[in-house]
Amino acid sequence: MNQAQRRIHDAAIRLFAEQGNHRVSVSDLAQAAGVARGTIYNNIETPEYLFEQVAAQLASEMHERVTACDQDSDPAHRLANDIRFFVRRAHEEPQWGWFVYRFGINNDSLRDLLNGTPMRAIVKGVDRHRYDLREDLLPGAMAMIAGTTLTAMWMVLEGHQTWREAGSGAAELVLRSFGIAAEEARRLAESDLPPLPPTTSPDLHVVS
Amino acid sequence: MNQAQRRIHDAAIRLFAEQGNHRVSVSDLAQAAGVARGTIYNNIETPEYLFEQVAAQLASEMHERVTACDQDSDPAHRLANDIRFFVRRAHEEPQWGWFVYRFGINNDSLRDLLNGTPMRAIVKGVDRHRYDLREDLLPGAMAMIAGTTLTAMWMVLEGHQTWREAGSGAAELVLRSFGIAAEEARRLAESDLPPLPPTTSPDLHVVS
DNA sequence: CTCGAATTGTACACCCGTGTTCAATCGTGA
DNA sequence: TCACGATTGAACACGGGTGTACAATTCGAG
Repeated sequence: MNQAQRRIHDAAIRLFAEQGNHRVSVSDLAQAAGVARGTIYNNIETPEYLFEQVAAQLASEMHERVTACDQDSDPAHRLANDIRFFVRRAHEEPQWGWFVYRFGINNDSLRDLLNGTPMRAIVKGVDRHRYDLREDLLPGAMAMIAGTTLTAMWMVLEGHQTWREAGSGAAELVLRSFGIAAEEARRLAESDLPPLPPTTSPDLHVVS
Repeated sequence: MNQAQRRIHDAAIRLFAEQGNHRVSVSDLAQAAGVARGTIYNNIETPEYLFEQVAAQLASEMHERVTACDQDSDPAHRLANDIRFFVRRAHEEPQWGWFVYRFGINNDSLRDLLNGTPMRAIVKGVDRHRYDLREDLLPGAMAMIAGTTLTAMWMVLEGHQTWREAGSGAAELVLRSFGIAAEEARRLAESDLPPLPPTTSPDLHVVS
């Protein structure tokens, strides 16, 4: 991925996030990327698939970084951190946050990211009897995490809460719903949050 | 609202829900409504505001019916029912469900619906010390309910769970996160769900 | 410095949706 | 049955986006 492609890519994320629409005119995209219109056609296969590609790449990058950071052996703690990674990043990179927030509901790649990332922490926690959670609640629990994470990101993006409040609050509520005692849930959700490791693949870098 | 307007309105909901896009061409809309293109311009102010109007009307109708059904004096029970009303209706009227699911995140009217409807049940429950919920968790709790409801609707719309499973599961998890004991949460979330009363305003009727 | 590749900006034909017009037709109440 | 209002469907000009082409220019590796 050369520099022009990266600029186009970044501009696409920005436009998608700002106007909340899958469709972006090639002219707008070129202008936002600071590039001539013809360059767009030289550097992307087709504008039609641009959104999917951007979403998939963004999901892949986040997934890699989050899973790279799972040295914590307590699944509950890892689950809390997973949620908070998303919320903190929405604060640090708002256009990233808006993109995930706006399209996380409808896009497959992003939904897989939101569902799949915490999934390990759930099943491992269930295996170890870390949670008080019946088998039949598992699918709903997964969905709840995705929904709670997205809305917590929204609170931050809109400025209604700080990322610490929203992230810790969301994590704490999720843990409590899984049967973790209130005090422990709070402690886990408010612990220091490690930085997300940088991505190893340079193609997946996202400029803020 | 005459018959043509209602047909256009219903067709708009269907198209919006199916293709997940705010923009619908007048030709498509006319065809979906089984009406000539010119008739569209005679019956709506402008296609530009159609989406907002449809969303606002739909939100208003649902809000009215849900709040009309709050004779239950236990806020926790009412909260569980509120969530389940949405999930059940997503099952009964899938195009209604897809519309709310797809746009509930981004549209103000729908977000107000998802946030505002259960809000009373929360604040009243907090006032009565029904929940074990710190003050600072309230904003996140509201957001969590909206997100959990939407994702539970998705589970139903996609056929991954029945509306009973998804609705009761979501309600149970929410109540547990609010400090309701697991057994009681389950009982409240699995109780018989009363039917939604029909809307009083004929303009707000939605054809399935 | 030089050469080749990429980028630039403009031009062009094409398609699609828009918003409007209008005569013909329909249908419903009187 | 009649009359009037609404609906129909075709036509039209217009704007904007698309995809392609191409000469001029810029850029970067050697």
